[in-house]
Amino acid sequence: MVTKQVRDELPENADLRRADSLAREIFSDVANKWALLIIEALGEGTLRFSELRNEVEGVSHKMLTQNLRMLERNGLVDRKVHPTVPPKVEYTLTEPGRALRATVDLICGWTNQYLGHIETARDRFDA
Amino acid sequence: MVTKQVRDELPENADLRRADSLAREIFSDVANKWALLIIEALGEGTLRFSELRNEVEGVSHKMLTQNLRMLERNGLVDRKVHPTVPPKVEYTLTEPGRALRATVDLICGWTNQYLGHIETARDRFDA
DNA sequence: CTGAATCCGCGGGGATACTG
DNA sequence: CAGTATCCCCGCGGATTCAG
Repeated sequence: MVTKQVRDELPENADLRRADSLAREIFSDVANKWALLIIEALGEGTLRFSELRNEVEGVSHKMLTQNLRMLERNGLVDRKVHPTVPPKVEYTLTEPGRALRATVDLICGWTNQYLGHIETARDRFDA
Repeated sequence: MVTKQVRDELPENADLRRADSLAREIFSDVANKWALLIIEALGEGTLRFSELRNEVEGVSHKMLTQNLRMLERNGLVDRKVHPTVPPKVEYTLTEPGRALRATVDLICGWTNQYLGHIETARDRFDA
């Protein structure tokens, strides 16, 4: 991911720009609340759709499927359908997914670490 | 941050629930595209409003101010106003902000590392 | 230059119903 | 149970304007 766009206009860097725009796309996919919460919820284990729905507080049916599709498309989660009745679908993080989860864990850790800090900052600001 | 809500109804855990809901709030604030891109753009340095606007590709005037206010409120960025004319405002990451940035760096690293992986996963899925 | 405020369109996202 | 489709509304977010 490149944040500065100094060398944007050079045609010989077309492939670089392509990779960069792809990176931005992936970043936009991944840097959203529900995606990260789902990844965090999956953890090391395997969860069914309905279990995820319970685990990820406040997520709607629609948002859950939507984000699961997206994560599956990007190869971050593995979707395993058991051809039973009633159907049973299990979701598991792939290797890239687990790698990302490690960083999500860090964000969660960060959140807890600075909870108090942030709360007082808010109080100060709101005054 | 607690992902499971097993012990939600016990009244003696009111403070835990409060901290948890606060954590979720912070997580929702922080886990969004623009906030993370702004944090990443600020890096170790100091940038003016207009510089940030250039640095963070595609961000609108409104989104930038909005997210900067939010980050300032949570104590992640420091806002320094120079009483000159025309006005000059500089934004810098605070210590908590820099700590978070470290994890954002990891996400960026992750993105680049799995770029190819993800691209092929997409191709496979779209077929 | 920075930023608040207003207007407004479009799409995110909830609720619901229906298939397999 | 899991997933898709439809409806529909609210609010995100862009464009623009005005102020300091």
